[in-house]
Amino acid sequence: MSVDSAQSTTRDIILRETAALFAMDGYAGVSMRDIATAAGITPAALYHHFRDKSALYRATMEYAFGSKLVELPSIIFAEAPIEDRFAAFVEWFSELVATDVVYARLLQREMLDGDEDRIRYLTEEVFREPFKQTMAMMEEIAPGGDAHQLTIFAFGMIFGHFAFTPTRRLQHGYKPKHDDPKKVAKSVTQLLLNGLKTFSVVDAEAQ
Amino acid sequence: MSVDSAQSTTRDIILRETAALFAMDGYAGVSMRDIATAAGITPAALYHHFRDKSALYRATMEYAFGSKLVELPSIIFAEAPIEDRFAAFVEWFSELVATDVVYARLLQREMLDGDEDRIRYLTEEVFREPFKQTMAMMEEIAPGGDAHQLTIFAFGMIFGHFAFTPTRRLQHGYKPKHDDPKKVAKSVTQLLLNGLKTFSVVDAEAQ
DNA sequence: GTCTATACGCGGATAGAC
DNA sequence: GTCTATCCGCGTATAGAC
Repeated sequence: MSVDSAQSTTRDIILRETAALFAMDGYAGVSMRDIATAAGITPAALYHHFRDKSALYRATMEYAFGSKLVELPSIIFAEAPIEDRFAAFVEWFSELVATDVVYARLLQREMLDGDEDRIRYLTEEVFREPFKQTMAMMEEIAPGGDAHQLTIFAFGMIFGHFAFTPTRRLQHGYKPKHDDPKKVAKSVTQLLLNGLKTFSVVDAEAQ
Repeated sequence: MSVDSAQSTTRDIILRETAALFAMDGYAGVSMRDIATAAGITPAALYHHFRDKSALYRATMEYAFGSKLVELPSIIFAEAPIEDRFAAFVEWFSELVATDVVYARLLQREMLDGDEDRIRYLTEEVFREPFKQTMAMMEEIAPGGDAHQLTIFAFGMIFGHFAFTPTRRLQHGYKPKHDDPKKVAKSVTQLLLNGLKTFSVVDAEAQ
């Protein structure tokens, strides 16, 4: 079960290359021939390791998303003031999305193209616990607020910022520091923390 | 130059169908045969209207993105308190992203797959003015703050919320109201407005 | 402006040798 | 476990008739 990304069995090489290819060009944009070439084997050999293209895709998702989020609980449940833990959470996710381009792109693609099965896998096997943990932190910051929605807002704002990167960079007022995850995280933290403080029970009743 | 979407020349039918298809399955996931079938003609006839597939794609982008954002200035520069104008802005964009699935998905896809030319087109021809207008509003709310970044945060948060829709719906704490753009807009407005109030010049110096 | 017919390479996938 | 050889349908695109 342990996925050691430093391994180099043929299967691991295939999955590593495939993750990068699917992230760049999407499922329909990558052929089995492309994958075989990248992995240094022939297309026929691919079928020894995976039943067909869709099975390979599925395996690639599990490879790419598996155990990326293990550090989160230690950040969220650290012994520190809630403000510091929130700041660390925002920085951690900003860093992840900005640095691991393959991860970020595959996530975006799954939100667009994932069928029911794959979305359920992502939701239940990958995001279930991290989401719960983040919700708990949100409940601490804004007691009685809509923790689910606030969690989505936090992840969504960071994700959205980096999703807009291509057009952002050509837009008026752009500065290189907008690409620095640490600096972006600082702004996001300030904005959300200030906003969240006045957010608790009030809206639960208003809506 | 006027794009009346109620028109029904063959060209318009093609573009309308193509926008929906590309939004659902992406460039590589849609064939000229698919498009021809959807438009009720043969593949050969497509080539009478468009040089090749990539020209058709480009035309589809211009068709789908053109003049969708014309209402924005009247919202942003209305005669009303800044808080109300901001609320109206958030509601407008939430409504757009939640309602016009084709628009939202094509935007996401362009951020992933757009080449330099298409990103430049989107940035300069479609988003340039709306972005400027929104920046002006942000400057009013948080004078001396980083208006570019705050603009991205606002758009990004709303965009991110709806981009996460597939997984959001299966996550603990989900309620149907999270899909209602008006209600989501209310929460976003409250969160951002409270956060932005304490945001102005301070961070311009801190960073 | 749309059709039928067709070219031809690329797509996923398999058989069977080594 | 990987190869060569091959199948065949689908991909984009064009020629030329109506």
